[in-house]
Amino acid sequence: MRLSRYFLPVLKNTPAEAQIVSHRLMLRAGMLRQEAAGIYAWLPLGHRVLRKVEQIVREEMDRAGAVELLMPTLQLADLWRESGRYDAYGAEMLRITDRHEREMLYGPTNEEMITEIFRAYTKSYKALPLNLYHIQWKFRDEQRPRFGVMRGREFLMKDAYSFDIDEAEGRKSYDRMFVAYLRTFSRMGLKAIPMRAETGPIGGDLSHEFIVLAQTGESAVFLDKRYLDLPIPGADIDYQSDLTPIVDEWTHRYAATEDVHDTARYEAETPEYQRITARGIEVGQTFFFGDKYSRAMNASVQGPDGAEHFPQMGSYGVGVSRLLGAIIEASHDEVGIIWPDTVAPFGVGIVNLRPGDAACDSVCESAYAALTSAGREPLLDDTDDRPGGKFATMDLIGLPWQLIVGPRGVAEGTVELKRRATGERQTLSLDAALKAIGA
RNA sequence: CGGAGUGUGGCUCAGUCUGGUAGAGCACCGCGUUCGGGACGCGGGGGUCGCAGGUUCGAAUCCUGCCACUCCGACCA
Repeated sequence: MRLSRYFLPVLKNTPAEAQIVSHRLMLRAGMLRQEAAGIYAWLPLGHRVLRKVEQIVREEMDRAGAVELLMPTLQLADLWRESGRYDAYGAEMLRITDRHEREMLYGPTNEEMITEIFRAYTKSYKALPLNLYHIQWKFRDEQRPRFGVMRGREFLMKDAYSFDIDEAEGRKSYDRMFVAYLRTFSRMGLKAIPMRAETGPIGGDLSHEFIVLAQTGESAVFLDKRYLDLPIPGADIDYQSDLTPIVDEWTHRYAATEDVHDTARYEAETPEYQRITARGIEVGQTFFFGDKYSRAMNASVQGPDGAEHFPQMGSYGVGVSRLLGAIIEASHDEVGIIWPDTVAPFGVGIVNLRPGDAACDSVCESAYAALTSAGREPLLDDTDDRPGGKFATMDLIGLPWQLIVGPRGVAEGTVELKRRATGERQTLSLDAALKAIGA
């Protein structure tokens, strides 16, 4: 992409409404535009990152055996009356009436609809286990939206729903999602720790919130420091194998949010020098809730014994749009964002310090072509801004690499390569620089 | 939902107390000089001062009502 043809409205001033660093940086970097309280337009740069985060979530869900579909944002109220949640949900649900006076709602979640789809087609235990997911916009009419995309009213969420014949099988489905979440967040450069959460109606310990430690997090958390250094399962993990050792490793020590915090237990289980009290951002959560919805909505399958069984269900959410805020909270400095390579909107920024200078233009075009064909997604700054402004923009939007092309270096056959994360710069030949970036 | 604020050009803000021709910086357009970490000169475009009523010879400014947004708290399957 050429910056002169792109749409990147960066701001020098920080908009007054932004209180936390991720919100400020997203506005300043031209990623986001607020249209109403808690409702945002995703500008091109923000949209690119959103898509990359979404794709990582999708790949890890697919790897774990979940199957993607797409449900609508609007749902019929009658569906929610089947589970009893239409009246129970309260003011957070955005209710709409269509031209025929039918009551509808903008979905805050999809347990009812997925159960309706499941029961329409699935009659046999042989179809289980089944895990269906989608990545779709949700709306929850928060009383007080804040912190940009961290707590918006409209937000992009991945929600998966598992169906199993019995509780033991349901536990295996839960564990697959648990491991998939470890991998998902790790790939985005985040340390997300699963923490004990309020359990569903079935009790037990089958609910976890995955929390990224950050000073601006909304909840206080208490955990054993040793969680921070645990290994993440590799891409070759066998989801058909017994995953309980991994889940046990990630759950046997203390980690809890303040809602369920038990000081006595914390101090008994965790040596003082291993305790961390911090704040955290919830980026995902897993629930196992048994037959709550399958029974209420009469979604049964016939088992090997010939009897009708209500499938054991779980639901698994990831706040896709919130993740952008969490990533920035975890990875920025005083001048801008520092994107992890895996989610960066562009792989490298090429800075032409003297557009119109034949030699500079030529080197930039060569680099642009080579990086494009290598799939490194370059963003070429071919504008006539001042050099200082170009550097500031590149640092603000946080691309992993900057390739700086100026008349001084070009005369000597060199360019400058800068790594955003470390600030390290080296002067190299163009070929050596391209090789270092991976082109 | 309780409490507290703020609405003036794309952004940050002054002007409101004490009514009298709407301002600054940044951004934007033109010309020129510049050019390796947010340049400079000259010229220029852009605002029903959140909305509606009221008071007044005259309202961004005073009064009433409404709306939007922000912050603190409560809430957050």
